[in-house]
Amino acid sequence: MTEPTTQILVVDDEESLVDMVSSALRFAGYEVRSEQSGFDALRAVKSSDPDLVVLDVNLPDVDGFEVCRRIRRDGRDVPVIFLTARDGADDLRTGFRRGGDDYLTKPFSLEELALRIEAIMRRVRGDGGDHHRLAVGDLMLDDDAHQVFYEDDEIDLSPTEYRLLHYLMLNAGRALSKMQILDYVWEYDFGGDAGIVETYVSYLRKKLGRGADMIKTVRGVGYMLRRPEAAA
Amino acid sequence: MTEPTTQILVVDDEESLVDMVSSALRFAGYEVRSEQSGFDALRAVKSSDPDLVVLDVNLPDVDGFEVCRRIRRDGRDVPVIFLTARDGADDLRTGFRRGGDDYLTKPFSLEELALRIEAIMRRVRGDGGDHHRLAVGDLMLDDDAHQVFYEDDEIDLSPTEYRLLHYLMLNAGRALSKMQILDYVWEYDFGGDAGIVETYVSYLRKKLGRGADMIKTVRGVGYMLRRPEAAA
DNA sequence: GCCGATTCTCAGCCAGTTCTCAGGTGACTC
DNA sequence: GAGTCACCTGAGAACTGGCTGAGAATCGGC
Repeated sequence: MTEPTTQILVVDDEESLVDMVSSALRFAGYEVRSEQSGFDALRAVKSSDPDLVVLDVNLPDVDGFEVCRRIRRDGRDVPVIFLTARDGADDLRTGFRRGGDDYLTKPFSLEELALRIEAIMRRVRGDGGDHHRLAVGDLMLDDDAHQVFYEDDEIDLSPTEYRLLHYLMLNAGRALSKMQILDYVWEYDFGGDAGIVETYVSYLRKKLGRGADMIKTVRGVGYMLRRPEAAA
Repeated sequence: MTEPTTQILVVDDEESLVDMVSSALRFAGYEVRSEQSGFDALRAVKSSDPDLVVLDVNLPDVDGFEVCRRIRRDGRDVPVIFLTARDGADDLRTGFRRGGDDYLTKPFSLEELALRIEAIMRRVRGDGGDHHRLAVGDLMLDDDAHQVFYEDDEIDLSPTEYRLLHYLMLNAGRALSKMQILDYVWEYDFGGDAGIVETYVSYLRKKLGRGADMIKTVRGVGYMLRRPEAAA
Protein backbone atom coordinates (compact mmCIF):
# COMPACT_ATOMS: atom_id res chain seq x y z
CA MET A 1 0.00 0.00 0.00
CA THR A 2 2.88 2.33 0.70
CA GLU A 3 5.06 1.30 -2.21
CA PRO A 4 6.47 4.02 -4.46
CA THR A 5 3.68 5.47 -6.54
CA THR A 6 2.62 3.39 -9.48
CA GLN A 7 2.32 5.24 -12.77
CA ILE A 8 -0.63 4.35 -14.95
CA LEU A 9 -1.26 5.46 -18.50
CA VAL A 10 -4.94 5.56 -19.52
CA VAL A 11 -5.70 5.56 -23.24
CA ASP A 12 -9.20 5.97 -24.65
CA ASP A 13 -10.71 8.35 -27.14
CA GLU A 14 -13.85 8.94 -25.11
CA GLU A 15 -12.93 11.90 -23.03
CA SER A 16 -15.56 11.42 -20.35
CA LEU A 17 -14.41 7.87 -19.76
CA VAL A 18 -10.79 8.91 -19.51
CA ASP A 19 -11.71 11.58 -17.00
CA MET A 20 -13.71 9.25 -14.88
CA VAL A 21 -11.14 6.48 -14.86
CA SER A 22 -8.26 8.87 -14.29
CA SER A 23 -9.79 10.58 -11.33
CA ALA A 24 -10.83 7.31 -9.76
CA LEU A 25 -7.32 5.93 -10.10
CA ARG A 26 -5.78 9.11 -8.79
CA PHE A 27 -8.07 8.88 -5.82
CA ALA A 28 -6.89 5.30 -5.30
CA GLY A 29 -3.36 6.62 -5.01
CA TYR A 30 -1.97 6.04 -8.47
CA GLU A 31 -0.16 8.58 -10.55
CA VAL A 32 -2.14 8.87 -13.76
CA ARG A 33 -1.42 10.17 -17.22
CA SER A 34 -3.87 9.93 -20.10
CA GLU A 35 -3.91 10.03 -23.87
CA GLN A 36 -6.67 9.88 -26.45
CA SER A 37 -5.00 8.34 -29.48
CA GLY A 38 -2.69 5.48 -30.31
CA PHE A 39 0.22 7.59 -31.49
CA ASP A 40 0.06 9.84 -28.46
CA ALA A 41 -0.05 6.76 -26.30
CA LEU A 42 3.10 5.36 -27.90
CA ARG A 43 4.86 8.64 -27.39
CA ALA A 44 3.73 8.77 -23.77
CA VAL A 45 4.95 5.25 -23.08
CA LYS A 46 8.36 6.18 -24.38
CA SER A 47 8.61 9.40 -22.45
CA SER A 48 7.07 8.47 -19.14
CA ASP A 49 7.65 4.71 -18.95
CA PRO A 50 4.49 3.81 -17.00
CA ASP A 51 4.08 0.76 -14.78
CA LEU A 52 0.80 -0.20 -16.35
CA VAL A 53 -1.29 0.80 -19.36
CA VAL A 54 -5.09 0.83 -19.58
CA LEU A 55 -5.70 0.68 -23.31
CA ASP A 56 -8.89 0.92 -25.32
CA VAL A 57 -8.95 -1.43 -28.29
CA ASN A 58 -10.89 0.94 -30.53
CA LEU A 59 -8.80 4.00 -31.06
CA PRO A 60 -9.21 6.48 -33.90
CA ASP A 61 -5.75 6.03 -35.42
CA VAL A 62 -3.87 2.82 -34.50
CA ASP A 63 -5.87 0.14 -32.76
CA GLY A 64 -5.03 -1.00 -29.26
CA PHE A 65 -3.50 -4.30 -30.25
CA GLU A 66 -1.16 -2.59 -32.64
CA VAL A 67 -0.20 -0.10 -29.95
CA CYS A 68 0.56 -3.00 -27.64
CA ARG A 69 2.57 -4.79 -30.31
CA ARG A 70 4.70 -1.72 -30.84
CA ILE A 71 5.23 -1.24 -27.15
CA ARG A 72 6.46 -4.83 -26.95
CA ARG A 73 8.63 -4.42 -30.01
CA ASP A 74 10.41 -1.63 -28.22
CA GLY A 75 11.30 -4.16 -25.60
CA ARG A 76 8.94 -2.99 -22.89
CA ASP A 77 6.93 -5.59 -21.08
CA VAL A 78 4.72 -3.22 -19.17
CA PRO A 79 1.41 -4.96 -18.42
CA VAL A 80 -1.60 -3.83 -20.42
CA ILE A 81 -5.28 -3.94 -19.54
CA PHE A 82 -7.38 -3.78 -22.69
CA LEU A 83 -10.83 -2.23 -22.79
CA THR A 84 -13.11 -3.81 -25.37
CA ALA A 85 -16.72 -3.65 -26.41
CA ARG A 86 -18.79 -6.47 -24.99
CA ASP A 87 -19.19 -8.41 -28.21
CA GLY A 88 -16.27 -9.93 -29.99
CA ALA A 89 -14.24 -10.30 -26.83
CA ASP A 90 -14.28 -14.06 -27.18
CA ASP A 91 -12.52 -14.14 -30.51
CA LEU A 92 -9.79 -11.97 -29.13
CA ARG A 93 -9.28 -13.94 -26.00
CA THR A 94 -6.32 -16.04 -27.04
CA GLY A 95 -4.71 -13.16 -28.84
CA PHE A 96 -4.08 -10.80 -26.04
CA ARG A 97 -4.25 -12.68 -22.79
CA ARG A 98 -0.57 -13.02 -22.19
CA GLY A 99 2.40 -11.40 -20.56
CA GLY A 100 0.48 -10.48 -17.45
CA ASP A 101 -2.12 -8.72 -19.52
CA ASP A 102 -5.79 -8.66 -18.85
CA TYR A 103 -8.90 -7.21 -20.38
CA LEU A 104 -12.22 -5.71 -19.37
CA THR A 105 -15.36 -5.42 -21.43
CA LYS A 106 -17.17 -2.11 -21.51
CA PRO A 107 -19.06 -1.04 -19.59
CA PHE A 108 -17.19 -2.00 -16.44
CA SER A 109 -17.25 -0.69 -12.91
CA LEU A 110 -14.33 1.20 -11.46
CA GLU A 111 -14.22 -1.27 -8.62
CA GLU A 112 -13.62 -4.00 -11.17
CA LEU A 113 -10.86 -2.06 -12.89
CA ALA A 114 -9.21 -1.33 -9.57
CA LEU A 115 -9.30 -5.00 -8.67
CA ARG A 116 -7.61 -6.00 -11.94
CA ILE A 117 -4.94 -3.38 -11.56
CA GLU A 118 -4.25 -4.48 -8.03
CA ALA A 119 -4.05 -8.13 -9.09
CA ILE A 120 -1.62 -7.34 -11.88
CA MET A 121 0.58 -5.16 -9.74
CA ARG A 122 0.68 -7.89 -7.14
CA ARG A 123 1.72 -10.39 -9.79
CA VAL A 124 4.38 -8.09 -11.18
CA ARG A 125 5.75 -7.38 -7.73
CA GLY A 126 5.97 -11.12 -7.24
CA ASP A 127 3.95 -11.47 -4.07
CA GLY A 128 1.40 -13.71 -5.70
CA GLY A 129 1.99 -16.32 -3.03
CA ASP A 130 0.23 -15.12 0.04
CA HIS A 131 -3.45 -14.54 0.33
CA HIS A 132 -4.82 -11.09 -0.11
CA ARG A 133 -7.14 -10.26 2.71
CA LEU A 134 -8.94 -7.30 4.10
CA ALA A 135 -10.18 -7.18 7.67
CA VAL A 136 -12.29 -4.65 9.53
CA GLY A 137 -13.40 -5.65 12.99
CA ASP A 138 -14.95 -9.09 12.81
CA LEU A 139 -15.40 -8.79 9.08
CA MET A 140 -12.91 -10.49 6.82
CA LEU A 141 -12.82 -10.43 3.05
CA ASP A 142 -10.62 -12.89 1.20
CA ASP A 143 -10.14 -11.50 -2.24
CA ASP A 144 -8.50 -14.60 -3.70
CA ALA A 145 -11.26 -16.91 -2.62
CA HIS A 146 -13.87 -14.23 -3.15
CA GLN A 147 -15.25 -15.10 0.25
CA VAL A 148 -16.47 -13.04 3.15
CA PHE A 149 -16.54 -14.04 6.80
CA TYR A 150 -18.19 -12.47 9.80
CA GLU A 151 -16.92 -13.92 13.06
CA ASP A 152 -15.68 -16.95 11.09
CA ASP A 153 -19.07 -17.65 9.53
CA GLU A 154 -19.00 -17.57 5.79
CA ILE A 155 -21.38 -15.09 4.24
CA ASP A 156 -22.61 -15.76 0.77
CA LEU A 157 -22.79 -12.58 -1.31
CA SER A 158 -23.90 -11.86 -4.84
CA PRO A 159 -21.32 -10.18 -7.08
CA THR A 160 -22.74 -6.70 -6.56
CA GLU A 161 -23.03 -7.15 -2.83
CA TYR A 162 -19.43 -8.29 -2.80
CA ARG A 163 -18.16 -5.29 -4.71
CA LEU A 164 -20.13 -2.96 -2.47
CA LEU A 165 -18.77 -4.49 0.71
CA HIS A 166 -15.26 -4.49 -0.70
CA TYR A 167 -15.52 -0.80 -1.45
CA LEU A 168 -16.88 -0.05 1.99
CA MET A 169 -14.11 -2.04 3.61
CA LEU A 170 -11.45 -0.32 1.55
CA ASN A 171 -12.81 2.95 2.88
CA ALA A 172 -13.64 1.82 6.38
CA GLY A 173 -14.05 4.74 8.75
CA ARG A 174 -14.80 7.12 5.91
CA ALA A 175 -18.29 8.24 4.92
CA LEU A 176 -19.07 7.60 1.27
CA SER A 177 -21.85 9.33 -0.59
CA LYS A 178 -24.38 7.25 -2.43
CA MET A 179 -23.24 8.81 -5.67
CA GLN A 180 -19.67 7.92 -4.96
CA ILE A 181 -20.69 4.36 -4.27
CA LEU A 182 -22.84 4.23 -7.36
CA ASP A 183 -20.03 5.52 -9.52
CA TYR A 184 -17.56 3.08 -8.15
CA VAL A 185 -19.45 -0.12 -7.66
CA TRP A 186 -21.89 0.00 -10.55
CA GLU A 187 -21.05 -0.04 -14.23
CA TYR A 188 -20.34 3.47 -15.36
CA ASP A 189 -23.26 3.65 -17.75
CA PHE A 190 -25.80 2.63 -15.14
CA GLY A 191 -28.87 4.70 -15.86
CA GLY A 192 -30.91 4.23 -12.72
CA ASP A 193 -30.99 6.20 -9.55
CA ALA A 194 -28.88 6.14 -6.43
CA GLY A 195 -31.73 4.56 -4.49
CA ILE A 196 -30.41 1.21 -5.53
CA VAL A 197 -27.53 1.70 -3.14
CA GLU A 198 -30.04 1.74 -0.30
CA THR A 199 -31.50 -1.51 -1.50
CA TYR A 200 -28.11 -3.17 -1.61
CA VAL A 201 -27.08 -1.85 1.76
CA SER A 202 -30.27 -3.37 3.05
CA TYR A 203 -29.35 -6.71 1.45
CA LEU A 204 -25.90 -6.55 2.96
CA ARG A 205 -27.16 -5.75 6.42
CA LYS A 206 -29.59 -8.61 6.29
CA LYS A 207 -26.85 -11.04 5.33
CA LEU A 208 -24.47 -9.66 7.94
CA GLY A 209 -26.96 -10.49 10.69
CA ARG A 210 -25.50 -9.35 14.01
CA GLY A 211 -22.88 -7.39 12.13
CA ALA A 212 -25.53 -5.31 10.38
CA ASP A 213 -24.81 -2.13 12.27
CA MET A 214 -21.21 -2.11 11.16
CA ILE A 215 -22.64 -0.29 8.18
CA LYS A 216 -23.61 3.06 9.56
CA THR A 217 -26.03 5.34 7.78
CA VAL A 218 -24.69 8.86 7.63
CA ARG A 219 -27.86 10.80 7.18
CA GLY A 220 -27.84 13.25 4.29
CA VAL A 221 -24.49 11.89 3.13
CA GLY A 222 -24.37 8.17 2.59
CA TYR A 223 -22.83 5.23 4.37
CA MET A 224 -19.78 4.32 6.33
CA LEU A 225 -18.28 1.07 7.51
CA ARG A 226 -17.49 1.40 11.20
CA ARG A 227 -14.01 0.66 12.39
CA PRO A 228 -14.09 -1.18 15.72
CA GLU A 229 -12.51 1.76 17.59
CA ALA A 230 -13.64 4.51 15.31
CA ALA A 231 -16.03 5.67 18.00
CA ALA A 232 -13.26 7.54 19.80
CA MET B 1 7.81 -25.28 -4.14
CA THR B 2 10.62 -23.59 -2.30
CA GLU B 3 13.56 -25.13 -4.10
CA PRO B 4 16.09 -22.77 -5.68
CA THR B 5 14.48 -21.20 -8.72
CA THR B 6 14.59 -23.31 -11.82
CA GLN B 7 15.75 -21.53 -14.95
CA ILE B 8 13.89 -22.32 -18.13
CA LEU B 9 14.80 -21.25 -21.64
CA VAL B 10 11.87 -20.96 -24.03
CA VAL B 11 12.68 -21.00 -27.74
CA ASP B 12 10.09 -20.42 -30.43
CA ASP B 13 9.85 -18.00 -33.30
CA GLU B 14 6.19 -17.22 -32.70
CA GLU B 15 6.30 -14.23 -30.43
CA SER B 16 2.81 -14.53 -29.02
CA LEU B 17 3.41 -18.14 -28.06
CA VAL B 18 6.67 -17.27 -26.35
CA ASP B 19 4.93 -14.51 -24.43
CA MET B 20 2.12 -16.75 -23.31
CA VAL B 21 4.33 -19.63 -22.26
CA SER B 22 6.85 -17.38 -20.57
CA SER B 23 4.34 -15.56 -18.47
CA ALA B 24 2.58 -18.76 -17.48
CA LEU B 25 5.86 -20.32 -16.37
CA ARG B 26 6.93 -17.19 -14.55
CA PHE B 27 3.64 -17.22 -12.76
CA ALA B 28 4.29 -20.84 -11.83
CA GLY B 29 7.47 -19.70 -10.13
CA TYR B 30 10.12 -20.43 -12.74
CA GLU B 31 12.75 -18.03 -13.91
CA VAL B 32 12.30 -17.69 -17.64
CA ARG B 33 14.43 -16.51 -20.50
CA SER B 34 13.34 -16.65 -24.11
CA GLU B 35 14.84 -16.64 -27.59
CA GLN B 36 13.35 -16.68 -31.04
CA SER B 37 16.00 -18.38 -33.16
CA GLY B 38 18.26 -21.39 -32.99
CA PHE B 39 21.54 -19.50 -32.87
CA ASP B 40 20.31 -17.17 -30.18
CA ALA B 41 19.15 -20.20 -28.25
CA LEU B 42 22.58 -21.81 -28.43
CA ARG B 43 24.19 -18.64 -27.26
CA ALA B 44 21.70 -18.35 -24.41
CA VAL B 45 22.30 -21.90 -23.28
CA LYS B 46 26.00 -21.21 -23.09
CA SER B 47 25.68 -17.97 -21.23
CA SER B 48 22.87 -18.70 -18.82
CA ASP B 49 23.07 -22.50 -18.43
CA PRO B 50 19.35 -23.17 -17.93
CA ASP B 51 17.91 -26.14 -16.06
CA LEU B 52 15.49 -26.96 -18.83
CA VAL B 53 14.85 -25.92 -22.42
CA VAL B 54 11.48 -25.69 -24.16
CA LEU B 55 12.43 -25.88 -27.81
CA ASP B 56 10.36 -25.48 -30.94
CA VAL B 57 11.37 -27.90 -33.68
CA ASN B 58 10.64 -25.46 -36.51
CA LEU B 59 12.95 -22.54 -36.16
CA PRO B 60 13.84 -20.11 -38.91
CA ASP B 61 17.58 -20.84 -38.92
CA VAL B 62 18.74 -24.11 -37.32
CA ASP B 63 16.04 -26.64 -36.53
CA GLY B 64 15.31 -27.71 -32.99
CA PHE B 65 16.89 -31.15 -33.30
CA GLU B 66 20.10 -29.64 -34.54
CA VAL B 67 20.06 -27.15 -31.68
CA CYS B 68 19.63 -30.02 -29.29
CA ARG B 69 22.44 -32.00 -30.91
CA ARG B 70 24.81 -29.07 -30.53
CA ILE B 71 23.85 -28.54 -26.93
CA ARG B 72 24.65 -32.19 -26.26
CA ARG B 73 27.90 -31.97 -28.19
CA ASP B 74 28.98 -29.24 -25.82
CA GLY B 75 28.57 -31.76 -23.08
CA ARG B 76 25.38 -30.40 -21.55
CA ASP B 77 22.63 -32.83 -20.71
CA VAL B 78 20.04 -30.26 -19.83
CA PRO B 79 16.60 -31.77 -20.46
CA VAL B 80 14.73 -30.54 -23.52
CA ILE B 81 11.02 -30.44 -24.23
CA PHE B 82 10.38 -30.22 -27.95
CA LEU B 83 7.41 -28.44 -29.41
CA THR B 84 6.24 -29.86 -32.73
CA ALA B 85 3.41 -29.38 -35.15
CA ARG B 86 0.72 -32.01 -34.88
CA ASP B 87 1.47 -33.79 -38.12
CA GLY B 88 4.70 -35.63 -38.63
CA ALA B 89 5.16 -36.03 -34.94
CA ASP B 90 4.53 -39.74 -35.17
CA ASP B 91 7.72 -40.59 -36.96
CA LEU B 92 9.73 -38.58 -34.55
CA ARG B 93 8.11 -39.82 -31.42
CA THR B 94 10.51 -42.66 -30.75
CA GLY B 95 13.45 -40.66 -32.03
CA PHE B 96 13.73 -38.01 -29.44
CA ARG B 97 12.06 -39.35 -26.37
CA ARG B 98 15.21 -40.05 -24.49
CA GLY B 99 17.71 -38.57 -22.09
CA GLY B 100 15.08 -36.98 -19.93
CA ASP B 101 13.58 -35.34 -22.96
CA ASP B 102 9.95 -35.05 -23.81
CA TYR B 103 7.83 -33.51 -26.49
CA LEU B 104 4.52 -31.76 -26.91
CA THR B 105 2.53 -31.30 -30.08
CA LYS B 106 1.12 -27.89 -30.87
CA PRO B 107 -1.31 -26.72 -29.86
CA PHE B 108 -0.94 -27.78 -26.25
CA SER B 109 -2.40 -26.51 -23.02
CA LEU B 110 -0.31 -24.67 -20.48
CA GLU B 111 -1.42 -27.17 -17.86
CA GLU B 112 0.05 -29.95 -19.95
CA LEU B 113 3.34 -28.13 -20.38
CA ALA B 114 3.51 -27.43 -16.67
CA LEU B 115 2.89 -31.09 -15.90
CA ARG B 116 5.71 -32.20 -18.19
CA ILE B 117 8.13 -29.71 -16.77
CA GLU B 118 7.28 -30.74 -13.26
CA ALA B 119 7.71 -34.41 -14.11
CA ILE B 120 11.09 -33.83 -15.71
CA MET B 121 12.37 -31.68 -12.89
CA ARG B 122 11.32 -34.33 -10.43
CA ARG B 123 13.14 -36.96 -12.44
CA VAL B 124 16.26 -34.83 -12.71
CA ARG B 125 16.27 -34.00 -9.02
CA GLY B 126 16.12 -37.71 -8.32
CA ASP B 127 13.09 -37.70 -6.12
CA GLY B 128 11.40 -40.21 -8.34
CA GLY B 129 11.26 -42.54 -5.38
CA ASP B 130 8.39 -41.15 -3.43
CA HIS B 131 5.09 -40.58 -5.07
CA HIS B 132 4.11 -37.11 -6.05
CA ARG B 133 0.74 -36.37 -4.63
CA LEU B 134 -1.61 -33.51 -4.21
CA ALA B 135 -4.27 -33.60 -1.53
CA VAL B 136 -7.12 -31.26 -0.73
CA GLY B 137 -9.54 -32.46 1.91
CA ASP B 138 -10.65 -35.97 1.01
CA LEU B 139 -9.46 -35.53 -2.54
CA MET B 140 -6.14 -36.99 -3.52
CA LEU B 141 -4.44 -36.77 -6.87
CA ASP B 142 -1.51 -39.01 -7.64
CA ASP B 143 0.37 -37.41 -10.43
CA ASP B 144 2.67 -40.35 -11.14
CA ALA B 145 -0.10 -42.86 -11.44
CA HIS B 146 -2.44 -40.32 -12.97
CA GLN B 147 -5.08 -41.43 -10.53
CA VAL B 148 -7.58 -39.57 -8.43
CA PHE B 149 -9.16 -40.72 -5.20
CA TYR B 150 -12.03 -39.38 -3.19
CA GLU B 151 -12.17 -40.93 0.28
CA ASP B 152 -10.05 -43.82 -1.02
CA ASP B 153 -12.39 -44.58 -3.90
CA GLU B 154 -10.69 -44.29 -7.22
CA ILE B 155 -12.32 -41.90 -9.63
CA ASP B 156 -11.87 -42.46 -13.31
CA LEU B 157 -11.34 -39.21 -15.19
CA SER B 158 -10.85 -38.34 -18.82
CA PRO B 159 -7.67 -36.42 -19.67
CA THR B 160 -9.41 -33.06 -19.76
CA GLU B 161 -11.24 -33.73 -16.54
CA TYR B 162 -7.93 -34.66 -14.97
CA ARG B 163 -6.20 -31.48 -16.08
CA LEU B 164 -9.10 -29.41 -14.87
CA LEU B 165 -9.13 -31.02 -11.45
CA HIS B 166 -5.37 -30.75 -11.20
CA TYR B 167 -5.52 -27.04 -11.94
CA LEU B 168 -8.29 -26.54 -9.41
CA MET B 169 -6.35 -28.46 -6.79
CA LEU B 170 -3.19 -26.48 -7.44
CA ASN B 171 -5.22 -23.36 -6.77
CA ALA B 172 -7.39 -24.68 -3.98
CA GLY B 173 -8.93 -21.89 -1.99
CA ARG B 174 -8.63 -19.44 -4.81
CA ALA B 175 -11.43 -18.45 -7.17
CA LEU B 176 -10.50 -18.98 -10.81
CA SER B 177 -12.34 -17.31 -13.62
CA LYS B 178 -13.67 -19.44 -16.44
CA MET B 179 -11.36 -17.62 -18.82
CA GLN B 180 -8.37 -18.35 -16.65
CA ILE B 181 -9.32 -22.01 -16.57
CA LEU B 182 -9.91 -22.08 -20.28
CA ASP B 183 -6.56 -20.48 -20.98
CA TYR B 184 -4.72 -22.87 -18.77
CA VAL B 185 -6.44 -26.19 -19.17
CA TRP B 186 -7.45 -26.06 -22.81
CA GLU B 187 -5.18 -25.89 -25.80
CA TYR B 188 -4.14 -22.33 -26.42
CA ASP B 189 -5.81 -22.05 -29.79
CA PHE B 190 -9.14 -23.34 -28.58
CA GLY B 191 -11.70 -21.29 -30.44
CA GLY B 192 -14.87 -22.10 -28.56
CA ASP B 193 -16.49 -20.35 -25.72
CA ALA B 194 -15.93 -20.50 -22.00
CA GLY B 195 -19.19 -22.38 -21.54
CA ILE B 196 -17.29 -25.59 -22.00
CA VAL B 197 -15.76 -25.10 -18.60
CA GLU B 198 -19.25 -25.34 -17.14
CA THR B 199 -19.80 -28.61 -18.92
CA TYR B 200 -16.59 -30.10 -17.58
CA VAL B 201 -17.24 -28.90 -14.07
CA SER B 202 -20.57 -30.63 -14.37
CA TYR B 203 -18.82 -33.86 -15.45
CA LEU B 204 -16.38 -33.59 -12.60
CA ARG B 205 -19.05 -33.01 -10.02
CA LYS B 206 -21.00 -35.98 -11.27
CA LYS B 207 -17.96 -38.21 -10.95
CA LEU B 208 -17.05 -36.83 -7.55
CA GLY B 209 -20.42 -37.92 -6.16
CA ARG B 210 -20.63 -36.87 -2.54
CA GLY B 211 -17.61 -34.66 -3.02
CA ALA B 212 -19.35 -32.66 -5.70
CA ASP B 213 -19.72 -29.55 -3.63
CA MET B 214 -16.02 -29.28 -3.05
CA ILE B 215 -16.12 -27.41 -6.33
CA LYS B 216 -17.83 -24.20 -5.43
CA THR B 217 -19.41 -21.97 -8.04
CA VAL B 218 -18.42 -18.38 -7.49
CA ARG B 219 -21.19 -16.61 -9.29
CA GLY B 220 -20.07 -13.98 -11.75
CA VAL B 221 -16.49 -15.10 -11.35
CA GLY B 222 -15.87 -18.76 -11.90
CA TYR B 223 -15.04 -21.74 -9.73
CA MET B 224 -13.07 -22.57 -6.66
CA LEU B 225 -11.99 -25.78 -5.00
CA ARG B 226 -12.89 -25.54 -1.34
CA ARG B 227 -10.19 -26.05 1.22
CA PRO B 228 -11.45 -27.94 4.26
CA GLU B 229 -10.43 -25.20 6.71
CA ALA B 230 -9.98 -22.08 4.67
CA ALA B 231 -10.45 -19.98 7.77
CA ALA B 232 -6.92 -20.59 9.09
C1' DG C 1 -12.34 -49.90 -39.84
C1' DC C 2 -15.25 -50.38 -35.85
C1' DC C 3 -16.79 -49.14 -31.37
C1' DG C 4 -16.64 -46.90 -27.24
C1' DA C 5 -14.78 -42.93 -24.94
C1' DT C 6 -14.13 -38.21 -25.20
C1' DT C 7 -14.73 -33.65 -26.64
C1' DC C 8 -17.55 -30.00 -27.79
C1' DT C 9 -22.01 -27.42 -28.98
C1' DC C 10 -26.42 -26.17 -28.00
C1' DA C 11 -30.72 -25.19 -25.94
C1' DG C 12 -34.06 -25.37 -22.21
C1' DC C 13 -34.62 -24.90 -17.48
C1' DC C 14 -34.11 -23.01 -13.03
C1' DA C 15 -32.31 -20.34 -9.32
C1' DG C 16 -30.10 -16.43 -8.11
C1' DT C 17 -29.59 -11.61 -9.12
C1' DT C 18 -30.61 -7.07 -10.42
C1' DC C 19 -33.49 -3.36 -10.34
C1' DT C 20 -37.93 -0.70 -9.60
C1' DC C 21 -41.41 0.80 -6.86
C1' DA C 22 -44.22 2.01 -3.14
C1' DG C 23 -45.67 1.98 1.57
C1' DG C 24 -43.71 2.23 6.12
C1' DT C 25 -40.69 4.00 9.72
C1' DG C 26 -37.85 6.90 12.10
C1' DA C 27 -35.39 11.35 12.48
C1' DC C 28 -35.06 16.11 12.18
C1' DT C 29 -37.27 20.88 11.89
C1' DC C 30 -40.03 24.44 13.23
C1' DG D 1 -46.35 17.31 17.79
C1' DA D 2 -47.14 17.77 12.98
C1' DG D 3 -45.03 17.85 8.83
C1' DT D 4 -41.33 16.74 5.97
C1' DC D 5 -37.62 14.31 4.42
C1' DA D 6 -34.37 10.54 4.15
C1' DC D 7 -34.01 6.09 4.53
C1' DC D 8 -35.57 1.14 4.97
C1' DT D 9 -37.40 -2.89 3.17
C1' DG D 10 -40.69 -6.18 1.08
C1' DA D 11 -42.71 -7.57 -3.22
C1' DG D 12 -42.28 -8.62 -7.61
C1' DA D 13 -40.91 -8.27 -12.71
C1' DA D 14 -37.28 -8.96 -15.83
C1' DC D 15 -33.15 -10.78 -16.64
C1' DT D 16 -28.75 -13.45 -16.35
C1' DG D 17 -25.65 -16.94 -15.41
C1' DG D 18 -25.02 -21.45 -14.58
C1' DC D 19 -26.49 -26.48 -14.86
C1' DT D 20 -27.30 -30.32 -17.44
C1' DG D 21 -29.08 -33.62 -20.93
C1' DA D 22 -28.87 -34.74 -25.71
C1' DG D 23 -26.53 -35.29 -29.64
C1' DA D 24 -22.93 -34.48 -33.31
C1' DA D 25 -18.14 -34.85 -34.26
C1' DT D 26 -13.84 -36.63 -33.32
C1' DC D 27 -10.29 -39.53 -31.33
C1' DG D 28 -8.00 -43.66 -30.06
C1' DG D 29 -7.56 -48.53 -29.04
C1' DC D 30 -8.20 -52.92 -30.73
